[in-house]
Amino acid sequence: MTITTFKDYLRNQILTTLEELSMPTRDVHLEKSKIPEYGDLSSNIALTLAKEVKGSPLDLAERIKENLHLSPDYCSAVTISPPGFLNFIYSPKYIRKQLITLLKTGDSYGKTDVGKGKCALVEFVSANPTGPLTVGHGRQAVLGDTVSNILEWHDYDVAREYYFNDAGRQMRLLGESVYVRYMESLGEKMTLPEGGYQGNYIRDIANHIYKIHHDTLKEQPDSPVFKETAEKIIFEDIKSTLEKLGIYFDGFVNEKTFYENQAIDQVISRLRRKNLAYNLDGAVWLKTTDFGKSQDTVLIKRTGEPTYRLPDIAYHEDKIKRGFDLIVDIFGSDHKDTYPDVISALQCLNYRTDHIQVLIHQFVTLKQKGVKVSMSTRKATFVTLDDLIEIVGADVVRYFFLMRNMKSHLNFDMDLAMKESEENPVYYLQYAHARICNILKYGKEVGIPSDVTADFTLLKEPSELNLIKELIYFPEITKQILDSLEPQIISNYLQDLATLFHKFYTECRVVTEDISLSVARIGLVSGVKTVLASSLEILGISRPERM
RNA sequence: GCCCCGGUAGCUCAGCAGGAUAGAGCAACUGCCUCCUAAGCAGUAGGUCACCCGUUCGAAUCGGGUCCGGGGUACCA
Repeated sequence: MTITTFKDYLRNQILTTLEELSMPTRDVHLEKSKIPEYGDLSSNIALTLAKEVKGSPLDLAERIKENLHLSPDYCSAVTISPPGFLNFIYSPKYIRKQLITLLKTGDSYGKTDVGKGKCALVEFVSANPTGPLTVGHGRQAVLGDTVSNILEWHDYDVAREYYFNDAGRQMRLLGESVYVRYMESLGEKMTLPEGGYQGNYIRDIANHIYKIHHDTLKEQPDSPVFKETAEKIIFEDIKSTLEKLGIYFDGFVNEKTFYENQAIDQVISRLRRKNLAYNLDGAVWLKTTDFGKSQDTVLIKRTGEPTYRLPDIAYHEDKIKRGFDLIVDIFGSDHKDTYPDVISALQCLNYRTDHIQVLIHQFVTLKQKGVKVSMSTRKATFVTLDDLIEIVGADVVRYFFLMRNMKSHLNFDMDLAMKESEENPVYYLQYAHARICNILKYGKEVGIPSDVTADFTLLKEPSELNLIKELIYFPEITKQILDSLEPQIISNYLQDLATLFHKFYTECRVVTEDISLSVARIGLVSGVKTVLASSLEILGISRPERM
């Protein structure tokens, strides 16, 4: 019985008791008790019922307790604490059984088969190839990859997808900027176009082109070579950066596809038939006012060029048609206002959209020397993700982004990041893992067997029991991250688990003269290692055996 | 103007399906390595949980308002 089913069991028992007492029933809320005096799990049910039943919460709690029949195999005691909480204490037998389950299940502990036979698509990063990835993109990259990991953990077949557009104004500007730098390397003085790309990488690309074509493109500012070479080089650069973070995509989808296969035209004509698209002032509009917006939005500009919204609809239609059971989109907060239009449009085209989940994350604001810098790829006022990885390492980058709630703004202070790389919270977690590896190695050397049938009743110290209780909670955590797709839940859990381990380590020596105790503790410690490793794996952080 | 996020220790942030003494890391200070790794542990100090009002037995958490920061509201993505 995992912790989750244990809670369900408690809930049901309480509900049954309430019925027996002819009391009103309601959702029973159970939470991990904050301090040991309050047991292991607590419920406020008596407090919430007090008003309706018109009794004192303490009396109510007492009555519930008296009539509650819990199996001593699971729950050894129920206590009441003011102002009326019911506290439940795990039976030692239950705790031991869970530890044994963990040791027997190993790497699969905390996994479910919720996603068995189902496939999911996760779209993220999706930056156009106009420049290197910035620290800002890093947040989304790490988030998307970790969300994918979470789904995979629960047995989903996950496809990571990157959507991009190599047509359009920005890419045209990119090509023009490269041409200017190319001419400069030929000794010609030129100025960048309005809003052109100022980064040094443009010069590198220009030099690269020069090495191949020399001055033969001098008179050909419109040559596709500039844009195409830039795109190719930049994409390679982006991929290599992502690779450093352990992120690999299963597919890259080009927006162009939906122009070429006429998906866009079909979307337009179908929207027209539904009276949701119309012509005005030479543009084609989407009737977003029908979806509750204060004004309609343009789908095709007067120039004949679609806005990004139209191919977005076609792209999502394509995603749906590919038959995924779950579609996750990860967007920055700048998309907050646009994706509902896409969803609404799809619904109007008679698609089911309840399997589309959109995760919006807030931006990273960058601080350098205490001053806020607005990040712009065009103006080259950004710190590249690559530089950041170089400075602090991939593990730190990943953890830095994952320990925060995606809804929170993130103030990224470069100076602090560098300083913290010396003494970083991520090492705290990894160190716990490395310490255990070393203990297990040592235990093996002195001949302590690793045995699931060890006598775990010997584990009685508070630091031991607290550690096991935290391990018991792991399946609940993996359930929570699946429901919420919020990686920081697991970061917080890891932090707590590592703390309890380090405490245990200082208080209890694992390998001693006492063989039986040593075997039991080796078991405990390897259970901790399994859960640490699983958690780190989900976060995509390495699990060093030595540090 | 309107919409969406956020405002918690000096700094970066957890906690927020209402709960019992508000946490961590960094920074500061004090202890602890003849013993499986001190990237650790124990402790001190640091808070009107932006502000006001409300709901409640109980509010950092829920509702309303104010202020500050970010994003959106574009025929930019």
